[in-house]
Amino acid sequence: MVRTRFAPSPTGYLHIGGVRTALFNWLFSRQHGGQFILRIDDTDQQRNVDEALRPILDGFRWLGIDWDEGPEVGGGHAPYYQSQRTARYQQAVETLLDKGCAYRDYASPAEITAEREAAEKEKRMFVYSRKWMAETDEQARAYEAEGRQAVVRLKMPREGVCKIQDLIRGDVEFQWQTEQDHVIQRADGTFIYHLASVVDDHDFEITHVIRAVEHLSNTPRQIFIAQSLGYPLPQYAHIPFVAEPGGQNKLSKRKLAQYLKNRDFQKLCDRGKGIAEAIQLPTSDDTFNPVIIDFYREVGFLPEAILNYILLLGWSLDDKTEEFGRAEMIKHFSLNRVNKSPASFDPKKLMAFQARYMSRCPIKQKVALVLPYLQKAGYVQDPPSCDEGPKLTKIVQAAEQRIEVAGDILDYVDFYTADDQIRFDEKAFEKRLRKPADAAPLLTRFRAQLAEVEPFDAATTDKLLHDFVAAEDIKIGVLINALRVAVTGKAVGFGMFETLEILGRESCLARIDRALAQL
RNA sequence: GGCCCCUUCGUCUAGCGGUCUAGGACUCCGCCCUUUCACGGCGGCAACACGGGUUCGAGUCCCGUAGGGGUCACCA
Repeated sequence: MVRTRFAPSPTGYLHIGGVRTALFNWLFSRQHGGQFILRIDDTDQQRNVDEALRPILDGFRWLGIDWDEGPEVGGGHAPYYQSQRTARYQQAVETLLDKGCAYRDYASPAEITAEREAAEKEKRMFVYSRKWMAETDEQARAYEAEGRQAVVRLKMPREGVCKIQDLIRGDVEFQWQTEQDHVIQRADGTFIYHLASVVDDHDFEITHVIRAVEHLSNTPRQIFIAQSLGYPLPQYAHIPFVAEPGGQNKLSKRKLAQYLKNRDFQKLCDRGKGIAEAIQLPTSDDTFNPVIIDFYREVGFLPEAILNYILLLGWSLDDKTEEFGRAEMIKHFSLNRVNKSPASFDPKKLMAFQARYMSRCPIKQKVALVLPYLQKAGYVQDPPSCDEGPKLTKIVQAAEQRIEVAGDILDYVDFYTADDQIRFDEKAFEKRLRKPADAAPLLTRFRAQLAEVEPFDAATTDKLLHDFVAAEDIKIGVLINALRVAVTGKAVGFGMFETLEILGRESCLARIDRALAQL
């Protein structure tokens, strides 16, 4: 039975890189009919774990990454919070101590620092002298009598090599002598991540540890812990990290200001903020930016698109295929096709996936996606009135591929603005209405025909206008451009006749009259 | 700095010794479609980090060099 895990620390947000690590773990377990476990690494947490966990769990749920064991679903290996598993860690520390694989160390932080600095000065590798190591209770008592406090350190091997067989990197070797006697239990009795992680992976029967490559150099000490405890080793797979846009540094939430210098990232960010502001969502950099998964959910991305894009960040099937739904991902995923080098996050390509998925989204679903944005922005009531459905469907249909993320609907709210509130774009008004001498008379005459035509739908007004243009022997652009500005206030928009139909005769005439009056 | 990892178009990648005058995708640039803006269609620009080997033959194997990155906590 394959069992994988993702172990987030409750930080209050779900990072893109974390999503990818989780995705690979999830895919691998699903593919092998195994299980995916969520474990909460809160050894270091102070307060509000639940609150800080919320966005993470919500993010996974939104993406459709489900877990077989963990918070909110329980499981046979509970508890899944490290803060609740300290008794197990204490046991493990005792065992390590008994076996002589760890020791109580009474050095003060200052003393350790002094040793390290001395080593640096002499340009030699730092290895702790173990001068304050207490191997007997008697020694321990003596140090305690001096008022010293103990931490527990690993008594790491100082010769030989640690060979890691990594499913992605192949064999990697570390000299044991370059390893430190890492602390596993702090002076205050709390435990360090490495100890907890190894114990939990064993207790949870994790078979494959798939994690980001920054953990590769932590692996020797974890192997030492596991072996000292007599645990069988899991298989390791160290995947590359996700790099920042246009760079090769690790993508980090903290470097947002720097990413904003990247134009594509900036554009994505602005687009999101525009939508967020329209629906009165707070947009602090801490909770709302493209490094965090919530951003995408809130501005109306499709989870399938995000998943597909993230999957391809470091993994590919072949030279052609790049569309993968959940089922295809599960079917085709493999660790041996994961790349070794970091892949940088490209907002443009993400958008391309999103646009593609959105364009294939059935109209009904698109309407449902878009509706909450109109409601939150105050254009449509909640619940919507009964004539709202057909109107919105028409709008979404007329929008065609223009709505890439659900929140984009807010760019097309002219249909909801009162006729006397339409703001005419100055430049467009000048260019299409004021400047062409024949615009006004043509529009006036065409208005008269619009007032009469039956039925008032796209096909009919289309024919009406074309006949009119033929009869007047004019270029179609003159009239249609003037009409568009008169009716929407803007130079660009949906197809003209769909626009007319959605607005309805009354609004069209009122808006044309208002435009003509302002000439 | 020590240790470890990585290196094909701007970006994501295919390539596991000859099929590579290096393929696909995104972006970008043209053209077409067209009432605008998108969409769409067609076409184009663009890469094997460098130097040595091995081999009849190297993007592909080996060794160096350079560059980039990760990690060196009583963080996770």
